[in-house]
Amino acid sequence: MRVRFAPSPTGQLHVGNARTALFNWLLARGHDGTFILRIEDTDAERSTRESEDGILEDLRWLGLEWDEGPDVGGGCGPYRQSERLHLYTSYANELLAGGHAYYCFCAPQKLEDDRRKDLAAGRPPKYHGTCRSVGPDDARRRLEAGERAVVRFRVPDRTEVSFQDLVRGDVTFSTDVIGDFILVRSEGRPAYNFAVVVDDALMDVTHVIRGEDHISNTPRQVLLYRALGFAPPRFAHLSLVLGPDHTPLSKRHGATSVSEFRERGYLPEALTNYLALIGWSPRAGGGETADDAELMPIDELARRFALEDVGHSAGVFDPEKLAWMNRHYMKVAAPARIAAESARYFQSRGFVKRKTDAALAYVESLLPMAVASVDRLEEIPDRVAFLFEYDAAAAIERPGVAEVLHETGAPEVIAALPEAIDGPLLDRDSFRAMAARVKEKTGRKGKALFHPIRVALTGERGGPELDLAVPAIDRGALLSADAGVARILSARDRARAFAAAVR
RNA sequence: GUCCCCAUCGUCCAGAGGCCCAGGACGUGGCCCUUUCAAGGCCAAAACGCGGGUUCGAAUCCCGCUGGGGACGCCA
Repeated sequence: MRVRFAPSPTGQLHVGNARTALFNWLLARGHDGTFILRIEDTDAERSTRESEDGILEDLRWLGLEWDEGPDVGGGCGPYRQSERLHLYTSYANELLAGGHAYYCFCAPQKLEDDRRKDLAAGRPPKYHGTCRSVGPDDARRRLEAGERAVVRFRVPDRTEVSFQDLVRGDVTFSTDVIGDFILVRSEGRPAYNFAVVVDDALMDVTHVIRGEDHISNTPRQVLLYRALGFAPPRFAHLSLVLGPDHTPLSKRHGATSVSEFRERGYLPEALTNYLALIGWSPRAGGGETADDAELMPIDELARRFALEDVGHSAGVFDPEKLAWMNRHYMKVAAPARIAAESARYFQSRGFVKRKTDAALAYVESLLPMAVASVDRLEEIPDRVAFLFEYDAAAAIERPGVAEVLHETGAPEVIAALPEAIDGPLLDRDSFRAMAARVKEKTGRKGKALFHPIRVALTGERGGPELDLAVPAIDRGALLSADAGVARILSARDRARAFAAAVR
């Protein structure tokens, strides 16, 4: 089995395309097949090397490694269409010689007018066949005279073209709605339908798995396979991924490109697991995970993936469910990895200056406080921001705090606070110890006073719970010149600032 | 407009004629846990688009309608 993913490098890798790539990859990996990456860059204007690099990077990040491709080579290269131009030319000549194709000299303006007329008359807009009757000799003369021409495929009249779609079953089109489409553009580059067929045939692709938007191209391609004398591959058309409003997923719906998800702190395994479940569900009894479980490692997805189990209807992309999966994978991932991945967000908040081992270890030690209550890596620094910055004035203003400050004995308690606190964090135990010491000193105690103050000291209401396992921190070492950590506030630091601000 | 594809809770899926007064997951609501927010646990509400057939029996098969999507480029 040989499958391929064939993006055109005209922008970022979209989650919809990523899902197509994933399904191809899953099928190949589950069947000991070959996954080919081919770059469809015949549109010289819109294709860029940056896009290509970006797409490759995104696929790698997702873990969808390819066996053959532009960077790794393979037995059927080159894997960039712009480097295969000679092949298309030679097959175009073959088609021309066999009468399956002909030169068309129609001006773009005429074509446009024809299309408009068809539309207005309620006919399927298709090429009128004006140049079908231009003979080869005539064509050669006009070409030599400098006329511009495209090569068109001669679509047989009134013919039914059908193919077995692996997800949809029998699909039939009549050639009545298919005009003579362009094989080679006037500047000599192949058009999509032609290039894919030549490449898929030459690369021995056995299964073409792609988006449903290509289903109406399939009859044209089937016709081409026949004319070229190639055996067509098996086709499978995947339903599309839509936004919440049932329109094709686009920027309007928020993040849609793989790189955006990476930027915002999603884990690749969350994205692939989620994407796999749009339009597919594992058959019961097929795997080691419980039948109704949805969280599955990618290798199990590959083992259980089957085209027969792919659904027929379009799916809506649900960011909430993705977030849930991401939370799950953040919790089960190795802490050191999460620390390494989230360090950049600490850097952009200014909490960490450099990703030193010490800084990474410190970030890792903070993870238990944050990781369970956050959707994305990007949100982690926020949850522990109280360790790095403290706004005493704002703390005093906080609801519940201001009132309590006027209670009798409050000033004494607050003044006693800095001395009563020890340890770097105001966790549950140190809070209790603090309360006990304050009581000793001032004779004051009680939830009513302490709790709001504790909240004011630890951060905002709704801040992270601190009584989790937080490893002891060697502040001295961390704050030394080359540790990379910008600063660390201890509970005592905050209590001092708070007391000072109250005064 | 023409052609093609599709149609189960708000969303993603299960359901391949009786197992279904429809099952799971996300989300939502409630309760529990918790001196805060989350997380976690438990419970609940929530769907077979409509109309005709076929059949003893239809979410499941057939037809029509409606609705949604896609395609009709010298884009891919």
